[in-house]
Amino acid sequence: MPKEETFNRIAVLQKATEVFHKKGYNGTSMQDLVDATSLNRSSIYNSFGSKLTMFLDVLSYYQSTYNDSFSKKLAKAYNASEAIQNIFDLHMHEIINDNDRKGCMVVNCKSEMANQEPSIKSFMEKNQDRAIAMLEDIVYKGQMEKIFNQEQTAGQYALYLFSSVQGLRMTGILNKNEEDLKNLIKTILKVLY
Amino acid sequence: MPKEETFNRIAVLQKATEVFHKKGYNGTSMQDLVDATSLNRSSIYNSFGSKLTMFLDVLSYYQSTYNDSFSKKLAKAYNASEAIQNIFDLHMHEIINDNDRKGCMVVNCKSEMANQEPSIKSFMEKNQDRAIAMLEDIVYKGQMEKIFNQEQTAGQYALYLFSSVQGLRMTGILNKNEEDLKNLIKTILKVLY
DNA sequence: TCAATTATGAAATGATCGTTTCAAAAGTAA
DNA sequence: TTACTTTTGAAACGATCATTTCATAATTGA
Repeated sequence: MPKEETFNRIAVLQKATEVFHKKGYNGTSMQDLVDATSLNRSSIYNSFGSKLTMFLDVLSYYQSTYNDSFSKKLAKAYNASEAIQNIFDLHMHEIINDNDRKGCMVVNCKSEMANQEPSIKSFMEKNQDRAIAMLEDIVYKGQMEKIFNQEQTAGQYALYLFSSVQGLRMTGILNKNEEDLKNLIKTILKVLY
Repeated sequence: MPKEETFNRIAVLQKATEVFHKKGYNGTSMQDLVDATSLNRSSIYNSFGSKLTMFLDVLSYYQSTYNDSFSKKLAKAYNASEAIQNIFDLHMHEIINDNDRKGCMVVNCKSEMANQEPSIKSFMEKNQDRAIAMLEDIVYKGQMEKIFNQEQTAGQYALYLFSSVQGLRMTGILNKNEEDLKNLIKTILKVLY
């Protein structure tokens, strides 16, 4: 039987995520990753394949931590209205605590690579499908409960909310005023009622 | 008196814009720019300073072409409602015709560099100020004409619209369905009425 | 203890990075 | 034409890029 990895894979992914998030894919060098993870070059290649495949691992890891946060937030919601509000509160929290103005890594990556790298494009399409399905589900429930209006279909509102979150994250890169952002979210959500 | 530049500066900026827009700043090499512009390396450095300063020139050029389009669109508008609609139509047109899925270069650049490069951060702050001032002006007029409601201030709606445009451009990278996008814009603008 | 297998460390790979150098070419004003 | 100034072309700069190589260390099951 072989020798096993001595490093903590999750800890390494966290460190790598920090670097990729801060500098972007093209702005991050293998040396940056070696420095951040304290792993040897050959260990990185041996365990993660290449810079791109490691980045895809990082993206999935980043996404999964988001999904966990979402699940917790949604579990706490009593109705569709709270569920949507909780999602935006979570993004708001991310923006306020993002002192480096890095923005959302998924949004950044879509902007940087979706038109260049097929594997990233595919990731982003799946990400959009999942996000919109989740939003559509919540909106639909809200419409059934008569909390949200039915001027548009749940699917149409889901795309609107998906688009709004991306806008919010882009806006949050340079605008950290909590009151402005709260009001922005309030305006975004008003159309649902 | 010195010898003058033999190349067409605007044509060179256009070519450079294409490359930077497609590949992003970090994804673009000096060799890419040499190939695209058919200029010699030394001519580029002599006339544009460095990769970064050339990129800033490109950004300004890209922005100015947008401003020209905006001016034309706004001049044709009979009222605030049409003015806002025209702005979104212009972005819609950009999205539909963006076959390479490059997105908006200003949005991409903000995502890639605003947290890394002070000169870019400054550019983006000014860009936001100008965009919001323009939007606020239109919304305010619309409110005075009783076309838009006054549930929020013109400034608040301006930030909302600014954020929505960024979201629209991010969404438009992967979603080119014209009907979906038209509906998205309709939903975005509904809150104003 | 002994093979078998894999992770690891250090160095090197060729390619490409942004930038510089400098002589030659070219345009201008006198 | 002459003197001056700047652009241009080609080559080279050192640094860094992502990746590979390979000997060594480490860990396993037997």
